[in-house]
Amino acid sequence: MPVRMKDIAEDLGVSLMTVSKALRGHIDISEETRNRVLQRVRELRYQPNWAARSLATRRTYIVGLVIPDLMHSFFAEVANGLAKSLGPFGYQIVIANSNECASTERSEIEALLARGVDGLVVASALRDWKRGMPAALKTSLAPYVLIDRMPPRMTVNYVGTRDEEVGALATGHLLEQHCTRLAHIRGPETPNSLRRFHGFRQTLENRGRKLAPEYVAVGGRDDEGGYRAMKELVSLRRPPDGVFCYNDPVAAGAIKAALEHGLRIPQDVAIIGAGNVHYSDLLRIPLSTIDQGSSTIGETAAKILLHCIGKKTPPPPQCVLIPPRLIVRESSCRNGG
Amino acid sequence: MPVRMKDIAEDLGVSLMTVSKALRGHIDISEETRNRVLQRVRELRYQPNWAARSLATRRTYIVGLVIPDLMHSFFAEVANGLAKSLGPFGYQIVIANSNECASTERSEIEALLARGVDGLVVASALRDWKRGMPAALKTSLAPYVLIDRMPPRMTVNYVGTRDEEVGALATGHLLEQHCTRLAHIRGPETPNSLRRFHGFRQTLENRGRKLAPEYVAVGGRDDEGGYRAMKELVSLRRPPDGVFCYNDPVAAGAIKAALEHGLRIPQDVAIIGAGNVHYSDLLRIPLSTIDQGSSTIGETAAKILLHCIGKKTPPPPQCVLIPPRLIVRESSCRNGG
DNA sequence: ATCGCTAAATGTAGCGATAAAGTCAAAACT
DNA sequence: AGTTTTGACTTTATCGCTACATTTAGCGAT
Repeated sequence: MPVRMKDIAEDLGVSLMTVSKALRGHIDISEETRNRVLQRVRELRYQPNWAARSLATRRTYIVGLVIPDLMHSFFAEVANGLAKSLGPFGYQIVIANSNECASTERSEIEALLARGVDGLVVASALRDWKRGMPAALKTSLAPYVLIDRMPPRMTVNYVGTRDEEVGALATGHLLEQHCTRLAHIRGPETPNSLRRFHGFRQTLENRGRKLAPEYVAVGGRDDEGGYRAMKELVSLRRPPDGVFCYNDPVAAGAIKAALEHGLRIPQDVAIIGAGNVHYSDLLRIPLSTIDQGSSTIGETAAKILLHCIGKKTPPPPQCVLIPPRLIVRESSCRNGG
Repeated sequence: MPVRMKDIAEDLGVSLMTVSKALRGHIDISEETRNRVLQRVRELRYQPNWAARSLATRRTYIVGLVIPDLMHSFFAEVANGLAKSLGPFGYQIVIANSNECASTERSEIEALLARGVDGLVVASALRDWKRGMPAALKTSLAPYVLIDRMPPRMTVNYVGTRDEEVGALATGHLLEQHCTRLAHIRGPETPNSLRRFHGFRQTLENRGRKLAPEYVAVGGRDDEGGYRAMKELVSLRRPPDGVFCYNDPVAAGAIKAALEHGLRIPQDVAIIGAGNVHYSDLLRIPLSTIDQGSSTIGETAAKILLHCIGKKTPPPPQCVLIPPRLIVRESSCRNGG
């Protein structure tokens, strides 16, 4: 039903190949013929059939994005950055949600590969990517970039955040706010989380502070975990007066717990998160945070993919770490500074 | 490089068609042969080539979702609902972001159609869908479902919320909280927004209250608009003691403004939003809201699409309105009741 | 006239599947 | 016995496009 190249060719009395080449900017078509073709293409609103083109070229101009949670605004921002950078090159993006589940992730990746995506961007829910990664990904030639979740010392394309620096930045800031009893609410058992923790510990050490073990609580990824962890912290004999939380949802939960306990923020306890989710300044207390440059992560992943796609031999893996930025809001801003 | 049907066929000494049919459950293949095929398919991890299949069948098993803003958790939830319902049928979803811009929306839709999507779900940024809708959509046979943004009295597939009821529910709730001076912060000039406003007005009228015109402020879609609108309201000689906001972001902005003005929420002014965005209870004051059933919207759109796809003659357009639900949190909960 | 060369177009084979029609033996009727 | 039916495959013809090879025409140099 829709217009085909053949129609245009017959219409113009030229061969199908002439149309094909004219459309794709080949040089061996005269200016005049090309214009006639383009003219008619516009008139008839011709659109190339992607299935056919893909079949012939083995390129789909589709990139897959696999994330653990669309609802988390961090990933939505990454998706935006990716789409914005890839769009101008004619790529479209298929988003697949793994729901933080390894086997769903695997099957989503397999489905995407079966679609013939030209590349993949994956925020993996796997503990150990090297061992758990879908075999199909090894077989396939499709390049992929891991994001956010740091694979332990591996040679793959990776874009993430300098997590030690996230911890260091947050901790340094809390110290400057004259906090004396610094606590940390840890994330899950992932490299990223450990690195943030490490940055926290290291910074304390560098400044000659020592860290009491009861000042480290386990919060996980979300606000509920943060809430529970903070409940523990505030019930200590000497509760902390500054808390660095693994991420913003955890921090939001922590704030809730602190307020319930009758503490004032930031006077009694300063709180800082990480991630700069877009609603951070709508929270009960506008949340100080460390920005991870989510959309930069998407853009960088796009850049790496574009660089890999179509190369016969894959370029050496790149590992890009985006420098984090401190964003000071009310939740950590004590006595004017 | 990847395994093809032909490989499996030669491997087994049968014809390619036998493999094709065996895989797709045709009846004229013996149980024994089918099993041999399936066995080998599994061993070789064969995956059908979608480009080829699509070319032959004119079905892509891709559905396009066009939304104005991925960052808005309402749309992320819709996307989840859609993906969850469509996944089991083998569909994948391409998400396109129109950034609330009519011409971007048009070109995204055209690109999606050129891809040969089997169907579309669109939350349109257009004022007037009937006049502004991409011509390509009329030409194409691809069924589509509009969501969220109500097209003014039209015969297309549409899934949305009973907006009058959103307004009525919120307003009724505020009245029950013994608010006496009710205000509304309006959304943009869209049918949805007008309907919510209408529900608000109607409910007041039904209860014999009259509405002072200065109690209606224009807030738009986001927290900044809500902030500005609330600034106006609180500076009135007799500021309102109950405010129904077009949506949750607007309400969040309104809360900020109210707090800055030294008002207590909900004691001095009760606030309720709409949309139940997932961070609603992390806000400064956990926000009462009207849930629009975002993921139900996605699921319903999926159902309608599935019903249309593949039909030679399009079924009559369906219009489904999801009933909203009141969710009471702290921001509107006065004197215990 | 012949040759080589370039510019501009055309032809031929697929790409990997499916739809639809064709084959052919064995089973089932009349 | 003769004809039809059925079950289980196989063959052929696309689907709409591109890669690669080939042709054709026009030109100047020999």
